[in-house]
Amino acid sequence: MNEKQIRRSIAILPVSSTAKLTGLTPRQLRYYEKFGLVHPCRSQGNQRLYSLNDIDRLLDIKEYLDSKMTMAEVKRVLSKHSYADKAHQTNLSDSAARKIFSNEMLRIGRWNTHDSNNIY
DNA sequence: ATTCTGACA
DNA sequence: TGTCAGTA
Repeated sequence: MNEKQIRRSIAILPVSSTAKLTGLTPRQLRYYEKFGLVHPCRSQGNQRLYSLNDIDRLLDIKEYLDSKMTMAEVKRVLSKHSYADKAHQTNLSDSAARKIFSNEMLRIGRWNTHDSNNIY
């Protein structure tokens, strides 16, 4: 892992900043975490701390949700890609992964146009 | 001042 | 999902 990736994985953003950057509400950020879509680090005071990779992931989650996917579907799609589930050192953010995300989103988006409740 | 968890007149 | 409560 190069320095750029390491820096991207450094978690320092509080919920307020993360909410501003993603367009999501703190309520949603906490809900998504409880559901297992994201795993932000915690400060010594138990405060959530998001990294740039988390922001990137959250933006993708937002897109998937907007395309009418359920959180369970989003979770399954995201689990196919690399992203440290429990720890926080291995994250993704390259163009290759983005391309896959984009295709998945369009494909499932089309599915939902025909069948709104089909598990991927 | 901010965030956290749990809960719902 | 919003929001209020009681903390840390």
